[in-house]
Amino acid sequence: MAKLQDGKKKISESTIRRLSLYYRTLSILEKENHETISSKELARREKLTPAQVRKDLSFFGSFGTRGLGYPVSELKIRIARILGIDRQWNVAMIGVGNIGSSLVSYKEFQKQGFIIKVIFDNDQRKIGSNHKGLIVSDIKDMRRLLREHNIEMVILAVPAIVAQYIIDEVVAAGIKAILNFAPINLAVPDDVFLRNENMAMELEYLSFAMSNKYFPS
Amino acid sequence: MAKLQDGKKKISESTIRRLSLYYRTLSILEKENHETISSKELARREKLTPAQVRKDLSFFGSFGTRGLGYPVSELKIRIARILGIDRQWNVAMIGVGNIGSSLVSYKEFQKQGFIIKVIFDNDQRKIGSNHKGLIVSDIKDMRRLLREHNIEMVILAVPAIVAQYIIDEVVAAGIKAILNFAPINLAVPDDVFLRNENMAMELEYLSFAMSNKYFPS
DNA sequence: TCTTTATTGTGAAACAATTCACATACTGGC
DNA sequence: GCCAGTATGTGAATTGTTTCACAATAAAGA
Repeated sequence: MAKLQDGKKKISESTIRRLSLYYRTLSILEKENHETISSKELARREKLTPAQVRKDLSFFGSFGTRGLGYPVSELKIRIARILGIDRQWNVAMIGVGNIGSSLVSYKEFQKQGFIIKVIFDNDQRKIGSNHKGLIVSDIKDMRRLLREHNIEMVILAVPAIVAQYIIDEVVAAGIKAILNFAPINLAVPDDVFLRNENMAMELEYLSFAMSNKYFPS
Repeated sequence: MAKLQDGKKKISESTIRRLSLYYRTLSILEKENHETISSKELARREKLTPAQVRKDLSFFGSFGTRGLGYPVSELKIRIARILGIDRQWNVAMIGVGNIGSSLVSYKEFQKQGFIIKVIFDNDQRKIGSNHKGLIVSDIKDMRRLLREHNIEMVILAVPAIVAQYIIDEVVAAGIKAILNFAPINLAVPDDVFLRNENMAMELEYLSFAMSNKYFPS
């Protein structure tokens, strides 16, 4: 009995992050030919509680069978639909330095349906070069090319110093979803979704945990 | 009036993540020669509330001056001490594929005191090659080299299929802090800190937000 | 020195997330 | 068809986090 089908109820960020985890595990279970999975077993794999798993899923509907568990393949499809990854997303990469060029080759993005269609840089030595079958375009042509390739998401992997300038251009081009790797707080309008990926932060968390003058969770 | 100096009170993960953000912003403020900063202004920059900032800091002590704010440089030092980044950490990189080799060149790690001292791979073609001044070592020598270089943290950037095998070796070598980039749930003993960096997850969050059949926060 | 202004530090209140606990209901064996 | 076993779905209870609101106090100017 779905609580609400599309009442625009607020779903917490943690729930969404866990759905991503469930999705990945369901993909593995599917490959291993599991037909069903219980909340108990799924929880064990993610180091969560069974109640947490059931509650997360119950926000979106009632996918399981009492006495049996959840059907693996179907649940995977349902979660994909919830996350919006039951389709392909055209993505542009901006910046072909260390991080940018490694992400262009990162298979995981493609596997989840995030297809990098164009890559940009402002360095004349890089423009025209080939990265995994894609030619680096001049960032000056960005606005036109984003439109021509129907880009809906942008990954920003440029130096912090130019990031605000470039994100302004990206926003001006009408992009509403941006994943930023530059270690800086960027300003965007309210209707643009911006997520920051901060890899040093995870090392800092480990550092804190190891130093444990204060007790980590 | 510090609530407790070292009573091993549990600090939430969110608080630690925000401390990382404060630290980065304080570094910028310091370069811009700001002497003090108020909770209000710091909150504005991080898109948080002033009360949140004050509460986060109050868990660790009383660093500000009423009527004036927090001293930028001193607060930065205090947060560094809390996070355990008031020192250098010797880090090993395992796996020199796309992600691994780009992270070896990633300056942000070094800036925060995470110094990559050794890099490993199992691919004979890569072993012996030079990455940013470091020679790729054979993963067979890992146990000895981790000890010789006094490594305390490991970054795992290997294919998912071998990740559990390798992390078992890393744990056996006595490492207690691991940052994993493989998209898989790894098992480690309770006394080992493991963090997962999952870049596809952030794109999935954006995808969810854009699809907004259910309303994001 | 006194007054005004600014801003911290922190209990208490409000809000949010997680876990509990159990009625409900499906499966499979006999 | 019935019973035993199992596991979901979900209100209620609990626990955790954020925000409020204000006393405390430092600074700066008169």
